[in-house]
Amino acid sequence: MGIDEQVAVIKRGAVDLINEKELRDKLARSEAQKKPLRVKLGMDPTAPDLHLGHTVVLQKLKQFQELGHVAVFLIGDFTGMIGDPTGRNETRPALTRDEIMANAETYKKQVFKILDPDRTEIRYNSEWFETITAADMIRLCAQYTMARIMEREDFRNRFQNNMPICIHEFLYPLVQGYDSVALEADVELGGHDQIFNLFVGRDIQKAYGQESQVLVTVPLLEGTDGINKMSKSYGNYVGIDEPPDEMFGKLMSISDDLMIKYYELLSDIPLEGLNALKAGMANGTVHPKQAKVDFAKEIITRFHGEAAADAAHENFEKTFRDKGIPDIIETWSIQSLPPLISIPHLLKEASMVSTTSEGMRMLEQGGVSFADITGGQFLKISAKEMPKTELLGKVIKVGKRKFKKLV
RNA sequence: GGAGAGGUUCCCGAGCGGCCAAAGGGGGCAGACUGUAAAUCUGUUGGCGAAGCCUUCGGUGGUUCGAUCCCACCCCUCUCCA
Repeated sequence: MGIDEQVAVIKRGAVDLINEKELRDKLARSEAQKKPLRVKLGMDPTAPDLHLGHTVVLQKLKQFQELGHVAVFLIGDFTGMIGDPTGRNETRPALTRDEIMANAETYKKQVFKILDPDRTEIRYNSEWFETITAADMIRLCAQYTMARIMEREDFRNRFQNNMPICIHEFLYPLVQGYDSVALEADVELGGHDQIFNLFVGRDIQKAYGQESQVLVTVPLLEGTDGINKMSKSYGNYVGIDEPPDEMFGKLMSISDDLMIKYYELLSDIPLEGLNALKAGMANGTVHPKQAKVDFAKEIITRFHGEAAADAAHENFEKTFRDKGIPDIIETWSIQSLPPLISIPHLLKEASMVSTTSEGMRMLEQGGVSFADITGGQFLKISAKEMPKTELLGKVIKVGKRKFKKLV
């Protein structure tokens, strides 16, 4: 593929490209020497599950692979012990070695749902940091100044707000930068919030006598709450390993505005299709719910296949639109319980709520109901206790989405 | 090392001897409305076989009939000085 075309692919959907001329030079040289570019993407194995937010940048990496370059997927098992303070107003808790290794394994499995394994080099930054000496570390620190580190927004904010910052947190960008040296990265990818760390990488490479990497960042995907960036710690994520029904439910509960953003960042539909969709919603010919259904199915198809996507859709409509009973429900035996069953206790036993107090609240607020397995409407339960005979064989529901069949 | 400010429930933040399981906001959960939309409104938000009882306000001791609140020591954070 020609250089202009490659650059066009790389720029699509990207926020930053630092900078285009260097990228063109690297691409030209790569082609002349028949040597693919090394494209680095680093992730800290902090949360073991990848979610749609991660897939934005992974798709970008995949595009590089498709252009014939080498994806270098770096698992930050060493940096995980520091914890990236990006965008945080507090120090991250350090992970233990065991947690990191377990998470790293899960990462590997999941990234290959997107990346081509044959063109991916998986590396760990403990490879070089485990053997580094204190003197080496000091040399690394000598390459950067406090003033420049403090340019970073989150450090500056914390400093100005009299919040604690630990010294090791300053090390994070330097260490990440040194990864680029060790990997001889030509390009580094990241979310837009990583831009500071990525820039440090350029400087560190120069300091160690290498050519600076080109930076490409992608937009941050907002979580399902539409406020914070998608992240496991905010609980606003859609994991790529989640069951189809879960994915469907989560994607359907996002706002229409957010759906448009998701389309832009995650969907594979061509640009014209997206524009037609927006126009359709504006003039009323496309119902937003239908657009959302299509989107949810596209994403679920990507990770679970088309049949699973169709099934999830059908189940969703049955459960929520028709207020019916989902296809698959777990059963819970109440055989050993006394004839008169305390509802809050039952809910706790069946782990539909976490405490009996919560069960009590659910009951008081009208969040508990039951129905015949054969169908029919759900009836609210208001009594604290119910006879076993009345509950046997029924489906009990807590809130909107928790169901159990009592046998 | 010296001087000062502070550590409260998931988060922020009030309380400063009994009326405190602790105001207010955020977030969460539930209900209404809907497209399980979003927004909005209402309720709720330590635990308990729930009357009442038990455990919480950085830690440990102490004063008191009684302590989140007073005292002592300790730990941690921030500010200024050196």
